[in-house]
Amino acid sequence: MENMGDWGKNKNLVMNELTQGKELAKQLQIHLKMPSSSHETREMLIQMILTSYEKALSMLNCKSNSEVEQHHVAGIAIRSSESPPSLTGSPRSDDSDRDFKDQEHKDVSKKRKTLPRWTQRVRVNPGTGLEDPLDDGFSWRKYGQKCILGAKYPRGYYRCTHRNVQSCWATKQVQRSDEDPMIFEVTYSGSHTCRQAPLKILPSNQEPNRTSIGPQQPLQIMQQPPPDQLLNFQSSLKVITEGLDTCELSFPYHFASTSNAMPPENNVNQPSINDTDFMGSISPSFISPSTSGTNYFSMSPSGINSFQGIQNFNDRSELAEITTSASNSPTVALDFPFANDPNFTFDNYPGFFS
DNA sequence: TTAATTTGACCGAG
DNA sequence: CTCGGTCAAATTAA
Repeated sequence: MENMGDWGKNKNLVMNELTQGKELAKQLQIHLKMPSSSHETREMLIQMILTSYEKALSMLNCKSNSEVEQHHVAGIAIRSSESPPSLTGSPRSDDSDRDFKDQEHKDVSKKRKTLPRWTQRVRVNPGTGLEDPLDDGFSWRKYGQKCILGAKYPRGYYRCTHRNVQSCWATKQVQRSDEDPMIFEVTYSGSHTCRQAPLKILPSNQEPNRTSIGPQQPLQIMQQPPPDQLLNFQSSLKVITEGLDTCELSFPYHFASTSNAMPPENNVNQPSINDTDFMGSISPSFISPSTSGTNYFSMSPSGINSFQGIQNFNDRSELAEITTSASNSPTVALDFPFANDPNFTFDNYPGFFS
């Protein structure tokens, strides 16, 4: 707080950089739609965007770590104090538990607002007998299903299997599309803070038994992807952001920062939502071992090759396609908490930048 | 047996 | 009030 003056100035600079980055991203978007646009131009725009965000991030990095982390710790502390009763999933019924529960409710709903959300459309090819294409590499546990007004199909609610054990608050909703039942809209929210079993490179004869994730190891992108790989990946993710209507600030920026912005002591056990986790939570959609498919991201080959498992993903395109195409149709609605917040500061969203 | 799913009840937001 | 999201007991699967 005493540093507010410093930080205030810094914030302006950061905002400037981010704004600039945003503009550049817009331009890039335009260029991407223009067949006449040259590769060099695009590359240059990307570079400029990167530079912008790296600057911004280094500014943030100077200042914000401690504060942000405190937010995390506070959030987690509350949670961990209430999770023990439910460790085994056993029902809670006392009045005292009730209090806890209420508290939890408030906390969770508060939390929920700060969780990043994004939607993907996943297409399932008919003929695979695949009803539910949604093995995205993480283990999810269904906790509800609801009929949604105006929707033909019910919406399924899933949370991370490791929620109780590892306080992993990632959730997703799966909604089958009315128009095209082969399309599922998957809305992810929150990041996986759980320690998923490390990505196992499956043997070549590995068969798409994707109906059940089961005890299988979900794949988790490596904890600390090298920076340049992140950058590549970043550019590949760019397309997602085009689905934004109100919000332009999104993943890629985030990714670019991660590797150098992350303090090494930030391990997964300490349930802070951090870049890496965020990575982990979206990446499976790209590299899912089971619902892999044609995708419409502009994956740069180098980026692809940087990630174990993505090659695998590349090879098998028969199951599903991730139709996160964007441009005009906002198939991917990135719904970030700060999307509509003109007063957005990173401090307000500790889970996002760490 | 444990773990996951189903499904009606419950709750908060609007 | 309605609606969407979550809880949790009952049920099913492994």
